[in-house]
Amino acid sequence: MDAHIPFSERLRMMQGDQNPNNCPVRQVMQGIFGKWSTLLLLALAERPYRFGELRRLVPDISQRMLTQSLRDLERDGYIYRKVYPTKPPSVEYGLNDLGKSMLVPLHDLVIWASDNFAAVDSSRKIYDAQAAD
Amino acid sequence: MDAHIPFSERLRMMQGDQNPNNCPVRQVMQGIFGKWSTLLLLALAERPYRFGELRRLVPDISQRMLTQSLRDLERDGYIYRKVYPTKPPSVEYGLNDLGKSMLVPLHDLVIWASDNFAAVDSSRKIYDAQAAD
DNA sequence: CAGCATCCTAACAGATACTG
DNA sequence: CAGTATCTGTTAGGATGCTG
Repeated sequence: MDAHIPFSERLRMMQGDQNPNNCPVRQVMQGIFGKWSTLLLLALAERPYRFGELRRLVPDISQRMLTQSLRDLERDGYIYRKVYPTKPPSVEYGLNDLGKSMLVPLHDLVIWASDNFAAVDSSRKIYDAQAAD
Repeated sequence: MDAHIPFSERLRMMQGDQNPNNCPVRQVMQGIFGKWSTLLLLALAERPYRFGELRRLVPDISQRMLTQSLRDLERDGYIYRKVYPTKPPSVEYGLNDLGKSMLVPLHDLVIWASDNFAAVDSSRKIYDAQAAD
């Protein structure tokens, strides 16, 4: 809750104790930063969706990756999975409280990205042009 | 600047126009979410560091990945690279204004992660235990 | 000191076909 | 409808040796 821990302290926390790979903060960040995770969380922020609806919302995701990404998000506790035993079956995905709370800072980062992508893009172009010399 | 664009609108912005892979917001997010990027940005948030210092700060990064990650962050405009023509040479890395501004929302997300990793970890354990049935 | 080049492995991710 | 299974290609990442 204390936002005023200095960066160096946060960094030390991210190193883990003995094995840095065991650092829990890094592991959480990895889960959020997957290729599709952010996109799916944003979609579910609006309302729960069914599997097929999510496929249509994110047309360039493969069925395999959609299943796997949803499983991972469910495993981390960000979303729930609710099966309706109809025929044919329908499955609904939606945000848990943990997911809703995480989405607050994540959304701020997305806002930053959409406000600043032009600066990043122009920086890349300049860098690449100089590298071509 | 407007933080009140609905999620669905943000989502549509993240789809890109024709080719979703070209979506600039996604590309910015990918750059921030690399395995080492966040760690390095947090380190540089405190003060500029030299190459060897960064290696010691993040002991589990390989030389190859440190070089590559720093290049990527430089290319995106988050950090600068300043070479001092001494013998032997020394190279200093530090945050640009763009990096400093990006670090504000990124830091909030790191704070969330360090406040909530216990909940994520316990969710994973429960999920894995049920999957073992 | 701060790297680059090379080789190699493992994780990530797409395409396709099939199922309760 | 909502998946699973399998195969394959691509990229991320580590280990090692060498250099201005």
